[in-house]
Formats: sequence, structure tokens, C-alpha cells
Amino acid sequence: MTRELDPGPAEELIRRMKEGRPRRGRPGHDLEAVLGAAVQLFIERGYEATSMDDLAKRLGITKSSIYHHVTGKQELLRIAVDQALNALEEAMAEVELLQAPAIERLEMLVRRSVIVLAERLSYVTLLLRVRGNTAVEQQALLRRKVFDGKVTALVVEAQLEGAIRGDVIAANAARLLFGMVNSLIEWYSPKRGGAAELADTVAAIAFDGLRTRQ
Amino acid sequence: MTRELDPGPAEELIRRMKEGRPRRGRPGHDLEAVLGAAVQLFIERGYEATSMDDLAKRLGITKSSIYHHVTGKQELLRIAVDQALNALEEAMAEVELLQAPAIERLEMLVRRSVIVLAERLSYVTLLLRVRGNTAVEQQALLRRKVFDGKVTALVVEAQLEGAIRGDVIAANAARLLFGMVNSLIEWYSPKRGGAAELADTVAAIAFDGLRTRQ
DNA sequence: GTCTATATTTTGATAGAC
DNA sequence: GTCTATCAAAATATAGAC
Repeated sequence: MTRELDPGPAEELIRRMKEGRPRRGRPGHDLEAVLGAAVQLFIERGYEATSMDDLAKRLGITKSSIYHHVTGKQELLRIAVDQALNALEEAMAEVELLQAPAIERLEMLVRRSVIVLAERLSYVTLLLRVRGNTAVEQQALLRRKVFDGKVTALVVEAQLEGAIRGDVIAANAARLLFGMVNSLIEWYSPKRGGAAELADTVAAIAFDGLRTRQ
Repeated sequence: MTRELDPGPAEELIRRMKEGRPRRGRPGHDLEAVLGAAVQLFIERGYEATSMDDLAKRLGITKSSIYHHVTGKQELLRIAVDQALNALEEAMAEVELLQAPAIERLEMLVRRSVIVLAERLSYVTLLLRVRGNTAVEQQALLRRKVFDGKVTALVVEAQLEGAIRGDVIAANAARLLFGMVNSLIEWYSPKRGGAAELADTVAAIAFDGLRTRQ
């Protein structure tokens, strides 16, 4: 029970992923393959609506075989949302180190977040759909809340510098800004081309608006 | 099976709601009460994660009693998302009648949509979370798609008029715009004050951007 | 309008052989 | 790494009394 909050043994996978080492050539499936199929299904049907048997069928194995790779359904979700949170928190940490006006740090955070969303699309998608039913989900919501708080702080700072309009409530602006960013998960597809260009579009609309200037 | 796509007998409720006639004073629960509790639970825990027994407990009755009011779980979802879709489509229809530049019609649609989201917050929340698992959900997704297509058409028109920046892909702009609008369901609360003011904020950011102008 | 059964499936998970 | 067999719990839904 305390297990789902621990780092867990799945960090082996995360480490392997970071190092770009794809998978070992053994027959059958490994954790990576199981996780990939699970994430895909969770996104298609929703986490709750996906049964371990659905996952087994997708993998072409039996339900019980899955338990050789993970302790249960929740662990699959935990690994996935952790991937998303780690990347977003890393982006935030980098931005916080910058010596620049708040509005520039904020814009950089927006661009970096778009990139993270594009690169880890399925993980971030799952993260943003988490509702808080289980301990795993509540922990994820908590980390999101911390992130959101830092965004609001950036907006406040930029307003004090006079760089962001003062006629909007900072928390609302922060939420709308990242509401726009996060909405990418609803339609972005890697085929759709460069995430960098998309980041430009998002930043342009968010900071300068849709309207033409004369 | 064909039933879930029919208008269904629950249109009595919808009619009563439109007329502002709240509920009949009989003892026990009516469809409206059951629907209200269901919607609340679907939002808290997710549709799939909510069992009919959860709903029964929340209402203080037994599971089987629910089937006196509705044919099943899916019907509850159908009534709810229909409420949201009807309101959004009505807003679109009204805007389409306006004799005004496309950008003004688009801005009006944004404002009206914010109001709809605020007024029917829980229904729209459910609508935006629909994944397409069942026939009910697929029908809802289809109606959303039509709505989105009309938004994109408005953006294109406004670009041709030179009112909206031409350096963004219309479909992307439309999606980001309503991504921002729709993100309201994640945090808006009626207590948070007027929806009209919020609509102003959304329109200001979307059309003129966060950045201060000198 | 609500109840007490009850039917029938499906769920997440385990034990132990290969 | 996968299998068969099995489990206990939980799911949606129905029948029929009050």
C-alpha cells in the first residue's frame, strides 16, 4: 500500500529510457512494451474503462502475465504520469535559473512546456486527465498544483514589472495560459510537424493576441 | 440498443428545465435529482469510475431504485451532454445570424461560450471529458466536431478580412482559442464571480494578448 | 418510489506449472 | 515470460413485492 508512492522498481525503465537504450532483445514482452500498450489504451478508453484483460488482449498475452511485469494497474499509471511530471518540473527548474525579466522566463516556460507536451504527448495526456481517485492520482495532482502555483507567481512578477497587463487576475491569466498550452493534448500529433513552430504559435497568441496590429 | 440514440423520454426533464419549472413536490426523488447527483459524481470520480451503487448511496436509495428513473447509466450521461451541446449549438446559431465582421462574430461566440460554460458548468465538463467509448459518447464527439469546424471557418473568414493574424494556421488558432475557453471547466466556480467579467478576460487575452502595449 | 432478492458478467489479482 | 485455473469482489441490470 505504501508501495505505490515509493520510487518503485520501475525506475529501471525510466533510467533506460533516459539513456536512450531502447530494449533488450529477449523474446516476449518487457516492461516497456507493457507500459506502451497500457498508455495507449488508457488514452483511447480512459484509465478506469480499460481492464487488465483489454491490455492483455492488446499485447496478445493473458491477463496474469501482466503481473509478471508490474504489480498492478495503478503502477502503470504511476510510471506514466511520473514521466510527464518529471519533464515538466525539469522545464520549470531550468527556467527558474534564468537571469531575465519575468515575462521572458514565462514565455520560455510556455515554449518549453509545449515541447514537453509534444515529446511526451501520451504521458502528459494521462497526467492531465487524472482525477484523484487513487493515492497515485492524488500525488500527481499535488505536483501539478505546485507547478501551477509557480506559474501564477511568474505572472504576478511580470505584472509588477509592467510587462503583463494589470487588468487581469494573475491566477486567472496563468490558468488560461496553461489551459491553452495543455489543450494541445486534444489534437496535437507528431505528424503535424515541428513542436517548435507550434510553440511559436502558442506564444504569439498568448502574449500578443490573435488580432492583427496596424 | 437503438434506444440510446433516440430522443428518449427524458426530454420531459429538459423541457421542464427550459421552462424554469424546478420540480414537483412529491416525496422521494425524481429524474432531476437523480441526474444532478449522477453528474456530480461523474465529475468527481469520472463516468467509468462511478458505479450505480455509488450513485445509489449518494442519493440514499438502493441501486435498483435508480432504474425506475432512467434506463441505465448511459442515459444519465446522454441527458447531461445533450444539455451542454444544445446550449453551445444555440450560441453558435445566434452568432451565425449576426451581420458583422467575422472577428466580431468570433469574439461574440467566445463570450457566449464562456457564459454557457459558466452556466452549465457540470454538463459542459462532462461533455469535454467524453472519450467515445459508447454510442452515446460517439454521437457527442460528432456534434463537437461540427462545432469545431464552424469555429475554424470563422477564423479563416476573419483572416481573409485581415482582422486576424495570417501567420497562424486557422485550425490551430481555433483549437488554441477554444482550448483556452474550455480549460475553464478545470477551475471555474460560480463563487468566483461574474461569468461576464471572465468572458472579458478570456476575450482580452485571446484577441489582444497578455503583453502590455505602450 | 423504493425495496429485497437475484441473475449474470466482469473486474483486479494470485498460485503454481511449464 | 507465459500459461491455466481460480478467486472474491464489484459491476450493470431485472423481477416482483410493498
